[in-house]
Amino acid sequence: MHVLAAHPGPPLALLGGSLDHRDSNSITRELVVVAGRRAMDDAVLQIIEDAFGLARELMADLQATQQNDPAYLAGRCQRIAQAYLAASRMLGPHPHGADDLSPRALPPPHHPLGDGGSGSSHGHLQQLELLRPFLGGGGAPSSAPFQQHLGRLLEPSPFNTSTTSPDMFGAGTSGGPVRRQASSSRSSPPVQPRQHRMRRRESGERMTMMVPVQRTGNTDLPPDDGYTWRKYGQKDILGSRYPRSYYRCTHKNYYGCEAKKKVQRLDDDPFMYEVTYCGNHTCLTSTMPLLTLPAPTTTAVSSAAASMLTNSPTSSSAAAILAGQDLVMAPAAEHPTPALSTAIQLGISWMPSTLISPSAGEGSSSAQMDVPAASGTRDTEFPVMDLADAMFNSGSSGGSSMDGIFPAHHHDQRDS
DNA sequence: TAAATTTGACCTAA
DNA sequence: TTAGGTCAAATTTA
Repeated sequence: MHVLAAHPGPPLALLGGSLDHRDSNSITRELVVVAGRRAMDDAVLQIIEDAFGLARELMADLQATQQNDPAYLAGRCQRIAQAYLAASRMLGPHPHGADDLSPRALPPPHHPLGDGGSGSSHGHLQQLELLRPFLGGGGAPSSAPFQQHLGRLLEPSPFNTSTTSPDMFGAGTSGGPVRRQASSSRSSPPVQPRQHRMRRRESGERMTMMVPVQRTGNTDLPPDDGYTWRKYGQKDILGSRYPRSYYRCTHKNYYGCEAKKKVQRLDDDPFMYEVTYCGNHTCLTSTMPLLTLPAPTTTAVSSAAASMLTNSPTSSSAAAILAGQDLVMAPAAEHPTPALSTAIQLGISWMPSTLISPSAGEGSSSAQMDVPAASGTRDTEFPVMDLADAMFNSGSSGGSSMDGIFPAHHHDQRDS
């Protein structure tokens, strides 16, 4: 069984081979101290470039040697991921110093298969369903042009991306209005009796993810998860510096989609969001078949890894996830069956190590997820490649795309 | 005008 | 009793 876990960090081979014995954080610290703030961008660029080089190196090795030992591949991938991670940490809005560059306090490792340890493929599918937004966005999850990302990476400055809406928690919402300044002269609404009230604290499945902030210019954005969300509330949480935002699926009114999510910045790590998904999207089940996959070869796996790591580190939520986590792929020895025996397993394996399911101890553990039947018509030759590709092509979640999916109705009745 | 966000009030589980 | 979750009017934006 594949296990992703936070880990203290094994020796790394960053920035070429000369620094193998040091971890990414010490490297980062050194870079900050030596180069100074003014040279920060150069340092980060250098790290990214080196990570990119490592990825290319891996890809070349894979093609040349047909190396397919999972442990070996995991190690290589991990080094690359750590390099990106180092860059990611340096890109925080205000890295005050070494403390900020220390490893993040990650949630305790959580077995992605939840409680009971059943490890059934059903559990995998449930996890995949919850994470689908991060794997492929709301649209067709695959066939995204890898070369496009490569080209993007090679653009002059990956940090000069255009500034988009500054709405902090607008991830996945469709081009909504920009966050306002201090609220205008809104008079307090008259108090009216409510007709009917919701029952709260749903006991349904939940999935909490730690998602790193995406930086766009000077703006921090949570990653676009591919769905369209509508914010319906914000709440100050006791003991938290940052408010929690509440979103529901934009298409709740069309299809009764009950998907919701809560987004909150972490107190101790403002560069991470805790995103809690509640319920699953029923609005997309007919258009988003899950992968039905044959057992991939490790070559396919390797290609996927290479593909993932060759794509732009700054261009997607998946990259953000990658950059924000300590990725650990359990060595093959832990797996009685071939480590990467199914694409589903692979998908889980590439998910963030911080994926946690707080209700696991209660036995619910997202057991109620309704996973749509897979169509089985998707590309099956390189399914893992598709998965990786999808991760790096987390679709833009513009409302227009959703409208394309749901063109029929266009009246947003408020919830009653 | 439609659709989204903001935000104070309300409801309810703990 | 209270903190968290939701409602819905007001407001903003495209």
